[in-house]
Amino acid sequence: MAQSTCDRILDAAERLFAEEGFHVTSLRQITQAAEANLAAVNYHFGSKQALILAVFRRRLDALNQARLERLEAALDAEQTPALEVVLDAFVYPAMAFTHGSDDEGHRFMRILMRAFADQNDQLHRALSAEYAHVMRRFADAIAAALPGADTTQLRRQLDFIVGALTYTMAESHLKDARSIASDLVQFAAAGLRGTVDSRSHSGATRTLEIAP
Amino acid sequence: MAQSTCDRILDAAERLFAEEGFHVTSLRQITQAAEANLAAVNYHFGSKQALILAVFRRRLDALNQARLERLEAALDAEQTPALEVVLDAFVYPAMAFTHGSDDEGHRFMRILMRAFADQNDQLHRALSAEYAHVMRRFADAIAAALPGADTTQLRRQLDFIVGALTYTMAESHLKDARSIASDLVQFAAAGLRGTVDSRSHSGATRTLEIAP
DNA sequence: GCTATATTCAAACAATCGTTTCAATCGAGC
DNA sequence: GCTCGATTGAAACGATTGTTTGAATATAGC
Repeated sequence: MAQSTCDRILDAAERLFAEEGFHVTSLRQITQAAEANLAAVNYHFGSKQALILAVFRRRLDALNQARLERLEAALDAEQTPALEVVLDAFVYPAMAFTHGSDDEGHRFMRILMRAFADQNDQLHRALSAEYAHVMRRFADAIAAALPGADTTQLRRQLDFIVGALTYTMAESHLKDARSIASDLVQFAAAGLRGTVDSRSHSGATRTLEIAP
Repeated sequence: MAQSTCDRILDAAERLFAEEGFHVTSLRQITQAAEANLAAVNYHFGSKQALILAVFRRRLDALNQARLERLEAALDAEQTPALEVVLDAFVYPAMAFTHGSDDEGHRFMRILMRAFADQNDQLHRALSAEYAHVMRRFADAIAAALPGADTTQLRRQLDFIVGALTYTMAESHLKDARSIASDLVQFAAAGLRGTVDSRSHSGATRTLEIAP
Protein backbone atom coordinates (compact mmCIF):
# COMPACT_ATOMS: atom_id res chain seq x y z
CA MET A 1 0.00 0.00 0.00
CA ALA A 2 2.05 2.90 -1.28
CA GLN A 3 -0.66 5.57 -1.18
CA SER A 4 -3.37 6.51 1.23
CA THR A 5 -7.00 5.85 0.51
CA CYS A 6 -7.53 9.52 -0.25
CA ASP A 7 -4.86 9.57 -2.92
CA ARG A 8 -5.99 6.31 -4.46
CA ILE A 9 -9.50 7.70 -4.75
CA LEU A 10 -8.21 10.93 -6.30
CA ASP A 11 -6.12 9.03 -8.84
CA ALA A 12 -8.91 6.68 -9.79
CA ALA A 13 -11.41 9.52 -10.01
CA GLU A 14 -9.14 11.56 -12.25
CA ARG A 15 -8.61 8.67 -14.60
CA LEU A 16 -12.28 7.75 -14.80
CA PHE A 17 -13.47 11.34 -15.10
CA ALA A 18 -11.22 11.82 -18.08
CA GLU A 19 -12.29 8.58 -19.70
CA GLU A 20 -16.01 8.78 -19.07
CA GLY A 21 -16.97 12.21 -17.79
CA PHE A 22 -18.03 13.55 -14.45
CA HIS A 23 -21.62 12.56 -14.19
CA VAL A 24 -21.51 9.21 -15.92
CA THR A 25 -18.74 8.02 -13.63
CA SER A 26 -20.25 6.46 -10.53
CA LEU A 27 -18.75 6.41 -7.08
CA ARG A 28 -18.90 2.65 -7.25
CA GLN A 29 -16.61 2.61 -10.28
CA ILE A 30 -14.21 4.97 -8.55
CA THR A 31 -14.05 3.13 -5.25
CA GLN A 32 -13.73 -0.20 -7.01
CA ALA A 33 -10.81 1.05 -9.11
CA ALA A 34 -9.23 2.58 -6.02
CA GLU A 35 -9.74 -0.63 -4.05
CA ALA A 36 -11.61 1.34 -1.43
CA ASN A 37 -15.02 1.12 0.10
CA LEU A 38 -17.97 2.97 -1.40
CA ALA A 39 -18.55 5.00 1.74
CA ALA A 40 -14.94 6.18 1.77
CA VAL A 41 -15.73 8.94 -0.73
CA ASN A 42 -18.41 10.53 1.39
CA TYR A 43 -16.28 10.03 4.45
CA HIS A 44 -13.14 11.69 3.13
CA PHE A 45 -14.61 14.30 0.78
CA GLY A 46 -18.18 14.80 1.88
CA SER A 47 -19.88 14.40 -1.49
CA LYS A 48 -19.23 13.57 -5.10
CA GLN A 49 -19.16 17.25 -6.07
CA ALA A 50 -16.52 17.92 -3.45
CA LEU A 51 -14.47 15.05 -4.85
CA ILE A 52 -14.60 16.56 -8.32
CA LEU A 53 -13.35 19.88 -6.97
CA ALA A 54 -10.57 18.14 -5.09
CA VAL A 55 -9.43 16.36 -8.24
CA PHE A 56 -9.10 19.69 -9.98
CA ARG A 57 -7.41 21.65 -7.27
CA ARG A 58 -4.70 19.06 -6.88
CA ARG A 59 -3.43 19.46 -10.43
CA LEU A 60 -4.46 23.01 -11.14
CA ASP A 61 -2.54 24.37 -8.18
CA ALA A 62 0.60 22.68 -9.42
CA LEU A 63 0.08 23.85 -12.99
CA ASN A 64 -0.51 27.48 -12.14
CA GLN A 65 2.36 27.51 -9.69
CA ALA A 66 4.68 26.14 -12.34
CA ARG A 67 3.50 28.82 -14.73
CA LEU A 68 4.06 31.60 -12.26
CA GLU A 69 7.50 30.32 -11.29
CA ARG A 70 8.53 30.22 -14.91
CA LEU A 71 7.22 33.73 -15.39
CA GLU A 72 9.01 35.00 -12.31
CA ALA A 73 12.25 33.46 -13.48
CA ALA A 74 11.89 35.26 -16.79
CA LEU A 75 11.12 38.53 -15.05
CA ASP A 76 14.18 38.12 -12.86
CA ALA A 77 16.45 37.48 -15.78
CA GLU A 78 15.16 40.33 -17.88
CA GLN A 79 13.16 43.41 -17.01
CA THR A 80 10.73 43.03 -19.87
CA PRO A 81 11.10 39.56 -21.36
CA ALA A 82 10.30 38.96 -24.99
CA LEU A 83 6.76 38.05 -25.91
CA GLU A 84 7.74 34.48 -26.74
CA VAL A 85 9.31 34.00 -23.34
CA VAL A 86 6.14 35.08 -21.56
CA LEU A 87 3.93 32.93 -23.75
CA ASP A 88 6.23 30.00 -23.24
CA ALA A 89 5.90 30.36 -19.49
CA PHE A 90 2.18 30.04 -19.95
CA VAL A 91 2.09 27.26 -22.52
CA TYR A 92 5.01 25.04 -21.63
CA PRO A 93 3.98 23.95 -18.12
CA ALA A 94 0.62 22.88 -19.51
CA MET A 95 2.34 20.89 -22.20
CA ALA A 96 4.75 19.40 -19.71
CA PHE A 97 1.78 17.86 -17.96
CA THR A 98 0.98 15.92 -21.08
CA HIS A 99 4.47 14.53 -21.06
CA GLY A 100 4.33 12.74 -17.74
CA SER A 101 5.04 9.09 -17.09
CA ASP A 102 1.82 7.76 -18.58
CA ASP A 103 -1.17 9.60 -19.98
CA GLU A 104 -2.02 11.38 -16.76
CA GLY A 105 -1.40 14.83 -18.17
CA HIS A 106 -3.39 14.19 -21.29
CA ARG A 107 -6.18 12.86 -19.14
CA PHE A 108 -6.18 15.94 -16.98
CA MET A 109 -6.39 18.27 -19.93
CA ARG A 110 -9.41 16.38 -21.16
CA ILE A 111 -11.24 16.84 -17.90
CA LEU A 112 -10.07 20.45 -17.76
CA MET A 113 -11.82 21.06 -21.03
CA ARG A 114 -14.82 19.20 -19.74
CA ALA A 115 -14.86 21.52 -16.77
CA PHE A 116 -14.82 24.63 -18.93
CA ALA A 117 -17.70 23.22 -20.91
CA ASP A 118 -19.71 22.97 -17.70
CA GLN A 119 -20.71 26.56 -17.81
CA ASN A 120 -23.18 26.75 -14.99
CA ASP A 121 -21.75 24.92 -12.06
CA GLN A 122 -19.83 26.18 -9.14
CA LEU A 123 -16.97 24.17 -10.57
CA HIS A 124 -16.57 26.64 -13.39
CA ARG A 125 -16.63 29.58 -11.03
CA ALA A 126 -14.05 27.96 -8.81
CA LEU A 127 -11.74 27.32 -11.74
CA SER A 128 -12.18 30.80 -13.19
CA ALA A 129 -11.32 32.27 -9.82
CA GLU A 130 -8.24 30.08 -9.74
CA TYR A 131 -7.32 31.22 -13.20
CA ALA A 132 -8.02 34.93 -12.70
CA HIS A 133 -4.96 35.43 -10.51
CA VAL A 134 -2.65 33.83 -13.04
CA MET A 135 -4.26 35.47 -16.03
CA ARG A 136 -3.75 38.92 -14.60
CA ARG A 137 -0.05 38.31 -14.15
CA PHE A 138 0.40 37.08 -17.66
CA ALA A 139 -1.74 39.83 -19.12
CA ASP A 140 0.54 42.35 -17.45
CA ALA A 141 3.70 40.68 -18.69
CA ILE A 142 2.36 40.49 -22.21
CA ALA A 143 1.25 44.10 -22.12
CA ALA A 144 4.77 45.07 -21.07
CA ALA A 145 6.22 43.14 -23.98
CA LEU A 146 3.76 44.75 -26.37
CA PRO A 147 3.86 48.52 -25.94
CA GLY A 148 0.83 50.21 -27.43
CA ALA A 149 -1.48 47.21 -27.23
CA ASP A 150 -5.09 47.71 -26.25
CA THR A 151 -5.86 46.20 -22.86
CA THR A 152 -9.34 44.85 -23.50
CA GLN A 153 -8.34 43.46 -26.85
CA LEU A 154 -5.37 41.82 -25.24
CA ARG A 155 -7.57 40.10 -22.69
CA ARG A 156 -9.68 38.74 -25.51
CA GLN A 157 -6.62 37.45 -27.28
CA LEU A 158 -5.51 35.73 -24.10
CA ASP A 159 -8.81 33.88 -24.21
CA PHE A 160 -8.01 32.88 -27.76
CA ILE A 161 -4.72 31.45 -26.60
CA VAL A 162 -6.26 29.61 -23.67
CA GLY A 163 -8.84 28.15 -26.01
CA ALA A 164 -6.27 27.08 -28.55
CA LEU A 165 -4.12 25.54 -25.83
CA THR A 166 -6.90 23.69 -24.04
CA TYR A 167 -8.53 22.47 -27.22
CA THR A 168 -5.31 21.33 -28.79
CA MET A 169 -4.15 19.44 -25.75
CA ALA A 170 -7.50 17.79 -25.25
CA GLU A 171 -7.71 16.89 -28.89
CA SER A 172 -4.45 15.56 -30.19
CA HIS A 173 -2.71 12.47 -28.94
CA LEU A 174 0.49 14.38 -28.99
CA LYS A 175 3.68 12.43 -28.78
CA ASP A 176 5.30 15.67 -29.90
CA ALA A 177 3.94 17.97 -27.23
CA ARG A 178 7.08 20.06 -27.28
CA SER A 179 6.81 20.75 -30.96
CA ILE A 180 3.18 21.71 -30.66
CA ALA A 181 3.94 24.01 -27.75
CA SER A 182 6.59 25.72 -29.82
CA ASP A 183 4.16 26.11 -32.69
CA LEU A 184 1.52 27.58 -30.46
CA VAL A 185 3.90 30.05 -28.88
CA GLN A 186 5.05 31.21 -32.28
CA PHE A 187 1.50 31.40 -33.58
CA ALA A 188 0.25 33.35 -30.59
CA ALA A 189 3.18 35.74 -30.62
CA ALA A 190 2.63 36.53 -34.27
CA GLY A 191 -1.09 36.93 -33.66
CA LEU A 192 -0.52 39.33 -30.81
CA ARG A 193 2.07 41.37 -32.67
CA GLY A 194 -0.05 41.51 -35.80
CA THR A 195 -2.82 43.39 -34.05
CA VAL A 196 -0.69 46.13 -32.57
CA ASP A 197 -0.90 48.87 -35.18
CA SER A 198 0.81 51.68 -33.33
CA ARG A 199 4.32 50.70 -34.34
CA SER A 200 3.50 49.62 -37.88
CA HIS A 201 5.03 46.33 -38.95
CA SER A 202 5.54 46.37 -42.72
CA GLY A 203 1.83 46.54 -43.49
CA ALA A 204 1.18 43.02 -42.28
CA THR A 205 -1.85 44.21 -40.36
CA ARG A 206 -4.90 44.13 -42.53
CA THR A 207 -8.39 44.94 -41.44
CA LEU A 208 -11.52 43.36 -42.77
CA GLU A 209 -14.99 44.71 -42.33
CA ILE A 210 -17.30 41.83 -41.62
CA ALA A 211 -20.56 41.89 -43.51
CA PRO A 212 -23.74 42.41 -41.50
CA MET B 1 -49.31 23.77 -32.27
CA ALA B 2 -46.81 25.38 -34.59
CA GLN B 3 -44.21 22.60 -34.57
CA SER B 4 -44.35 18.87 -34.67
CA THR B 5 -43.56 16.74 -31.66
CA CYS B 6 -40.19 15.86 -33.16
CA ASP B 7 -39.15 19.49 -33.48
CA ARG B 8 -40.42 20.42 -30.05
CA ILE B 9 -38.36 17.61 -28.56
CA LEU B 10 -35.26 18.68 -30.50
CA ASP B 11 -35.65 22.29 -29.37
CA ALA B 12 -36.21 21.38 -25.75
CA ALA B 13 -33.34 18.91 -25.80
CA GLU B 14 -30.93 21.45 -27.28
CA ARG B 15 -31.83 24.03 -24.67
CA LEU B 16 -31.57 21.65 -21.74
CA PHE B 17 -28.38 20.00 -23.01
CA ALA B 18 -26.73 23.41 -23.16
CA GLU B 19 -27.96 24.43 -19.75
CA GLU B 20 -27.34 21.20 -17.88
CA GLY B 21 -25.28 18.83 -19.99
CA PHE B 22 -26.03 15.65 -21.84
CA HIS B 23 -26.10 13.05 -19.18
CA VAL B 24 -27.63 15.02 -16.36
CA THR B 25 -30.58 16.00 -18.51
CA SER B 26 -33.29 13.37 -18.23
CA LEU B 27 -35.76 12.41 -20.88
CA ARG B 28 -38.49 13.38 -18.46
CA GLN B 29 -37.19 16.94 -18.32
CA ILE B 30 -37.02 17.09 -22.08
CA THR B 31 -40.45 15.67 -22.77
CA GLN B 32 -42.00 17.84 -20.09
CA ALA B 33 -40.45 20.98 -21.56
CA ALA B 34 -41.53 19.89 -25.03
CA GLU B 35 -45.04 19.12 -23.79
CA ALA B 36 -44.70 15.61 -25.14
CA ASN B 37 -45.00 12.19 -23.68
CA LEU B 38 -42.02 10.43 -22.19
CA ALA B 39 -42.21 7.55 -24.66
CA ALA B 40 -42.18 9.95 -27.61
CA VAL B 41 -38.38 10.18 -27.51
CA ASN B 42 -37.85 6.47 -27.91
CA TYR B 43 -40.61 6.32 -30.45
CA HIS B 44 -39.27 9.06 -32.72
CA PHE B 45 -35.53 8.74 -32.17
CA GLY B 46 -34.97 5.25 -30.82
CA SER B 47 -32.82 6.12 -27.84
CA LYS B 48 -31.41 9.02 -25.89
CA GLN B 49 -28.05 8.73 -27.63
CA ALA B 50 -29.75 8.94 -31.01
CA LEU B 51 -31.57 12.06 -29.85
CA ILE B 52 -28.26 13.69 -28.91
CA LEU B 53 -26.87 12.96 -32.35
CA ALA B 54 -29.98 14.34 -33.99
CA VAL B 55 -29.69 17.57 -32.03
CA PHE B 56 -26.16 18.03 -33.33
CA ARG B 57 -26.71 17.14 -36.90
CA ARG B 58 -29.54 19.60 -37.27
CA ARG B 59 -27.38 22.61 -36.45
CA LEU B 60 -24.00 21.38 -37.59
CA ASP B 61 -25.23 20.69 -41.08
CA ALA B 62 -26.50 24.25 -41.34
CA LEU B 63 -23.32 25.74 -39.88
CA ASN B 64 -20.94 23.87 -42.15
CA GLN B 65 -23.09 24.53 -45.18
CA ALA B 66 -23.09 28.24 -44.39
CA ARG B 67 -19.31 28.14 -44.06
CA LEU B 68 -18.82 26.39 -47.35
CA GLU B 69 -21.23 28.70 -49.16
CA ARG B 70 -19.36 31.70 -47.87
CA LEU B 71 -16.08 30.15 -48.93
CA GLU B 72 -17.41 29.30 -52.38
CA ALA B 73 -18.68 32.86 -52.81
CA ALA B 74 -15.21 34.15 -51.98
CA LEU B 75 -13.59 31.70 -54.38
CA ASP B 76 -15.98 32.77 -57.12
CA ALA B 77 -15.25 36.45 -56.61
CA GLU B 78 -11.49 36.04 -56.45
CA GLN B 79 -9.21 33.25 -57.55
CA THR B 80 -7.17 33.26 -54.37
CA PRO B 81 -9.00 35.28 -51.73
CA ALA B 82 -7.06 37.05 -49.03
CA LEU B 83 -6.34 35.17 -45.83
CA GLU B 84 -8.77 37.28 -43.86
CA VAL B 85 -11.59 36.51 -46.27
CA VAL B 86 -11.07 32.76 -45.91
CA LEU B 87 -10.84 32.96 -42.14
CA ASP B 88 -13.94 35.10 -42.03
CA ALA B 89 -15.86 32.48 -43.99
CA PHE B 90 -14.92 30.02 -41.29
CA VAL B 91 -15.44 32.21 -38.25
CA TYR B 92 -18.37 34.41 -39.14
CA PRO B 93 -21.08 31.77 -39.67
CA ALA B 94 -20.24 30.34 -36.27
CA MET B 95 -20.53 33.77 -34.72
CA ALA B 96 -23.74 34.45 -36.59
CA PHE B 97 -25.27 31.51 -34.77
CA THR B 98 -24.65 33.28 -31.49
CA HIS B 99 -26.53 36.26 -32.82
CA GLY B 100 -29.88 34.60 -33.44
CA SER B 101 -33.24 35.66 -32.07
CA ASP B 102 -32.58 34.49 -28.51
CA ASP B 103 -29.65 32.61 -27.05
CA GLU B 104 -30.04 29.56 -29.24
CA GLY B 105 -26.71 30.03 -30.96
CA HIS B 106 -24.84 30.59 -27.75
CA ARG B 107 -26.49 27.52 -26.34
CA PHE B 108 -25.45 25.44 -29.28
CA MET B 109 -21.83 26.48 -29.04
CA ARG B 110 -21.81 25.44 -25.43
CA ILE B 111 -23.01 21.97 -26.25
CA LEU B 112 -20.65 21.85 -29.20
CA MET B 113 -17.77 22.34 -26.83
CA ARG B 114 -19.26 19.77 -24.53
CA ALA B 115 -19.31 17.36 -27.42
CA PHE B 116 -15.65 17.90 -28.21
CA ALA B 117 -14.84 17.28 -24.60
CA ASP B 118 -16.50 13.90 -24.86
CA GLN B 119 -13.47 12.29 -26.38
CA ASN B 120 -14.45 8.66 -26.44
CA ASP B 121 -17.97 8.45 -27.66
CA GLN B 122 -19.26 7.84 -31.10
CA LEU B 123 -20.56 11.37 -30.89
CA HIS B 124 -17.06 12.76 -31.16
CA ARG B 125 -16.23 10.55 -34.09
CA ALA B 126 -19.42 11.55 -35.87
CA LEU B 127 -18.66 15.22 -35.38
CA SER B 128 -15.03 14.90 -36.44
CA ALA B 129 -16.13 13.13 -39.59
CA GLU B 130 -18.59 15.92 -40.22
CA TYR B 131 -15.85 18.46 -39.67
CA ALA B 132 -13.17 16.74 -41.73
CA HIS B 133 -14.81 17.58 -45.01
CA VAL B 134 -15.07 21.26 -44.18
CA MET B 135 -11.64 21.45 -42.64
CA ARG B 136 -10.00 20.13 -45.76
CA ARG B 137 -11.63 22.77 -47.89
CA PHE B 138 -10.53 25.56 -45.63
CA ALA B 139 -7.05 24.17 -45.22
CA ASP B 140 -6.68 24.24 -48.99
CA ALA B 141 -7.96 27.79 -49.27
CA ILE B 142 -5.66 28.98 -46.53
CA ALA B 143 -2.71 27.21 -48.08
CA ALA B 144 -3.45 28.98 -51.35
CA ALA B 145 -3.51 32.32 -49.58
CA LEU B 146 -0.25 31.53 -47.81
CA PRO B 147 2.33 30.43 -50.38
CA GLY B 148 5.25 28.66 -48.80
CA ALA B 149 3.40 27.52 -45.69
CA ASP B 150 4.05 24.07 -44.27
CA THR B 151 1.04 21.80 -44.66
CA THR B 152 1.23 19.88 -41.39
CA GLN B 153 1.97 23.01 -39.43
CA LEU B 154 -0.98 24.68 -41.08
CA ARG B 155 -3.30 21.90 -40.02
CA ARG B 156 -2.10 22.34 -36.47
CA GLN B 157 -2.76 26.04 -36.64
CA LEU B 158 -6.25 25.37 -37.90
CA ASP B 159 -6.79 23.38 -34.71
CA PHE B 160 -5.59 26.41 -32.78
CA ILE B 161 -8.17 28.54 -34.50
CA VAL B 162 -10.96 26.05 -33.97
CA GLY B 163 -10.03 25.89 -30.31
CA ALA B 164 -9.93 29.63 -29.93
CA LEU B 165 -13.26 29.98 -31.70
CA THR B 166 -15.06 27.24 -29.81
CA TYR B 167 -13.68 28.24 -26.45
CA THR B 168 -14.38 31.92 -26.91
CA MET B 169 -17.93 31.40 -28.05
CA ALA B 170 -18.68 28.97 -25.28
CA GLU B 171 -17.11 31.25 -22.74
CA SER B 172 -18.14 34.83 -23.26
CA HIS B 173 -21.68 36.12 -23.11
CA LEU B 174 -20.94 38.08 -26.21
CA LYS B 175 -23.32 40.85 -27.08
CA ASP B 176 -20.57 41.98 -29.42
CA ALA B 177 -20.09 38.76 -31.36
CA ARG B 178 -19.21 40.66 -34.49
CA SER B 179 -16.41 42.52 -32.83
CA ILE B 180 -14.99 39.35 -31.35
CA ALA B 181 -15.18 37.59 -34.70
CA SER B 182 -13.26 40.44 -36.29
CA ASP B 183 -10.65 40.26 -33.56
CA LEU B 184 -10.25 36.54 -33.99
CA VAL B 185 -9.91 36.78 -37.75
CA GLN B 186 -7.26 39.42 -37.39
CA PHE B 187 -5.46 37.48 -34.68
CA ALA B 188 -5.50 34.25 -36.65
CA ALA B 189 -4.36 35.91 -39.85
CA ALA B 190 -1.42 37.50 -38.11
CA GLY B 191 -0.61 34.21 -36.40
CA LEU B 192 -0.63 32.34 -39.66
CA ARG B 193 1.42 34.94 -41.52
CA GLY B 194 3.92 35.18 -38.70
CA THR B 195 4.96 31.57 -39.06
CA VAL B 196 5.63 31.64 -42.78
CA ASP B 197 9.31 32.45 -42.97
CA SER B 198 9.93 31.97 -46.67
CA ARG B 199 8.90 35.48 -47.67
CA SER B 200 10.39 37.29 -44.71
CA HIS B 201 8.16 39.87 -43.08
CA SER B 202 10.29 42.56 -41.46
CA GLY B 203 11.85 40.17 -38.96
CA ALA B 204 8.66 39.75 -37.02
CA THR B 205 9.17 36.00 -36.93
CA ARG B 206 11.17 34.99 -33.92
CA THR B 207 11.97 31.49 -32.85
CA LEU B 208 12.32 30.29 -29.32
CA GLU B 209 13.91 27.06 -28.25
CA ILE B 210 11.84 25.54 -25.52
CA ALA B 211 13.79 24.15 -22.62
CA PRO B 212 13.74 20.38 -22.11
C1' DG C 1 -68.04 4.86 -42.19
C1' DC C 2 -64.70 1.60 -41.70
C1' DT C 3 -60.13 0.04 -41.45
C1' DA C 4 -55.28 0.23 -40.89
C1' DT C 5 -51.47 2.82 -39.67
C1' DA C 6 -49.25 6.35 -36.91
C1' DT C 7 -48.95 8.55 -32.77
C1' DT C 8 -49.81 9.49 -27.89
C1' DC C 9 -50.62 8.13 -23.28
C1' DA C 10 -50.21 6.28 -18.43
C1' DA C 11 -47.96 2.86 -16.03
C1' DA C 12 -44.61 -0.21 -14.84
C1' DC C 13 -39.96 -2.22 -15.67
C1' DA C 14 -35.25 -3.29 -14.05
C1' DA C 15 -31.17 -0.99 -13.12
C1' DT C 16 -28.28 2.36 -11.12
C1' DC C 17 -27.38 6.38 -8.71
C1' DG C 18 -25.53 9.19 -4.32
C1' DT C 19 -26.10 8.97 0.31
C1' DT C 20 -26.80 7.12 4.97
C1' DT C 21 -26.52 3.89 8.70
C1' DC C 22 -24.39 1.16 11.97
C1' DA C 23 -21.42 -2.44 13.22
C1' DA C 24 -16.51 -4.05 12.61
C1' DT C 25 -11.77 -3.02 12.55
C1' DC C 26 -7.62 -0.54 13.15
C1' DG C 27 -4.02 2.40 15.71
C1' DA C 28 -2.09 5.45 18.65
C1' DG C 29 -2.01 7.44 23.86
C1' DC C 30 -2.07 6.71 28.46
C1' DG D 1 -4.06 -3.98 27.91
C1' DC D 2 -7.41 -0.97 27.42
C1' DT D 3 -9.81 2.88 25.58
C1' DC D 4 -11.18 6.29 22.37
C1' DG D 5 -11.12 8.33 18.01
C1' DA D 6 -10.36 7.47 13.13
C1' DT D 7 -11.17 4.58 9.35
C1' DT D 8 -13.28 0.76 6.81
C1' DG D 9 -16.91 -2.57 5.82
C1' DA D 10 -21.49 -4.50 4.15
C1' DA D 11 -26.05 -3.40 3.48
C1' DA D 12 -29.90 -0.87 2.75
C1' DC D 13 -32.36 3.61 1.63
C1' DG D 14 -35.09 6.56 -1.39
C1' DA D 15 -34.85 8.61 -5.61
C1' DT D 16 -34.15 8.79 -10.44
C1' DT D 17 -32.69 6.89 -14.72
C1' DG D 18 -33.64 4.96 -19.81
C1' DT D 19 -36.53 1.79 -21.74
C1' DT D 20 -40.60 -1.12 -22.64
C1' DT D 21 -45.39 -2.38 -22.73
C1' DG D 22 -50.09 -2.37 -24.15
C1' DA D 23 -54.11 0.18 -24.41
C1' DA D 24 -56.19 4.59 -26.07
C1' DT D 25 -56.46 8.02 -29.52
C1' DA D 26 -55.78 10.50 -33.71
C1' DT D 27 -55.14 10.40 -38.76
C1' DA D 28 -55.10 8.92 -43.30
C1' DG D 29 -56.86 5.89 -47.44
C1' DC D 30 -60.50 3.65 -49.64
